Amino acid sequence: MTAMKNTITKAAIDLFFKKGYYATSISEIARACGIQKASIYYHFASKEDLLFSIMHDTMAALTDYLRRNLEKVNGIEERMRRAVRCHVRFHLEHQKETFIASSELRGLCNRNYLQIVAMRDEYEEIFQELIAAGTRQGVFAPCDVKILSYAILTLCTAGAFWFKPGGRLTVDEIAAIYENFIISGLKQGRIERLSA
Amino acid sequence: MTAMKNTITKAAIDLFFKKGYYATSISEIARACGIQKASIYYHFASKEDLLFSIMHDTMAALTDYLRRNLEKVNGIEERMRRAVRCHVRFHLEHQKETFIASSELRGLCNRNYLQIVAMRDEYEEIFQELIAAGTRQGVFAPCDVKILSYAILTLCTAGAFWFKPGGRLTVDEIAAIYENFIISGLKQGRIERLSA
DNA sequence: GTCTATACGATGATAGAC
DNA sequence: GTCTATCATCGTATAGAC
Repeated sequence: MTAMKNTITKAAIDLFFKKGYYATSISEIARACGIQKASIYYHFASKEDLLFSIMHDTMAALTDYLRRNLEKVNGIEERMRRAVRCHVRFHLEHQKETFIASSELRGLCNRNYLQIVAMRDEYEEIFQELIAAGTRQGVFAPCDVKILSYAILTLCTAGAFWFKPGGRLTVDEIAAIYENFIISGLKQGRIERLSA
Repeated sequence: MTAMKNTITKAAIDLFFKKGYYATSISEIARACGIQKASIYYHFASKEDLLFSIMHDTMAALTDYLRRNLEKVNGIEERMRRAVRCHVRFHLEHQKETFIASSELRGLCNRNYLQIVAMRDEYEEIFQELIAAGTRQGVFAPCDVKILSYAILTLCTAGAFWFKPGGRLTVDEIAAIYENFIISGLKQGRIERLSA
């Protein structure tokens, strides 16, 4: 990625996050980069191409982050705890990108939409497999895997909507709260331990 | 509300839900009503006025629904269970309106934005008081009231994003799943009973 | 790679007849 | 209350010079 392409992407992330995709114009992005709006089209084929690029890279980085973190963790409860922590951390540490990725899907044409949704489904399946395995092993209570995976993911994703960096709680404190809340919900009484 | 004003509102709800506020044009709404776009402006001062009207009425109905349902319920756990059930039911049964109310806040000017946010805060406070009371009574585990109230509300609100009427699960089944999940998360081990 | 200039369409909103 | 006609503006995107 060239320096200017990177500058444009960063400016677009800031503006899409602050004003929304539709409300942000190409000329605003250009102004934020100190170039003319026509110059954007040298780097991106269209405004939607720019949005798609942001979403695609974010989803790829998110899935990669989770996969790498789960590699060496054993035991279903520890794996789920780690997964929740990763999900929350990534969403709060990349608040703008993840906010865009989860709220601007309607800005995509069908072809691009399907590709991002496929990446999201692939990510969600990691959580669904964790829930299913935990249920089989009796660590988690029997449940509707799909509904609970949506619940867990949207719960943590929502953090990216209200989180204010430098606020009352740190990312790790919020992650810990969610982690305990979710594990308790999944166990529904099968309590063995709570993390420190 | 006149018949035509009602027709316009319903058409706008359908379109804002399906395509989003920015992507929906006044002429589309007019076409769906079988009138000319200029006629819309006899009933609403502007496109934003139409959006604000939808959001305002939805928030008022939501809060009223919760308040009426809590009136005769005693005991903190039962009150929280009822509150969660109401929240989920209202969001799934008024899926389009609640989706709009929680995703199109950016379409409002500052004045209108503040008014809707104030209504939302008032609604959230009902949940925050329930959590705080439950914690004081030792029914729920000590926790961060604000974070958990956001968690509970966004968790259930998210249902309005993926729910498909006539799908695999009924509204009441989904509400029951959320209810047990949330109560377990709030208790974190203080298990007394699970609802049937 | 970035610029100036412009094509072209769509939008929200208003004026005034009926 | 609804219509036709129109305004003013702004949007994305392209052409072609440098």
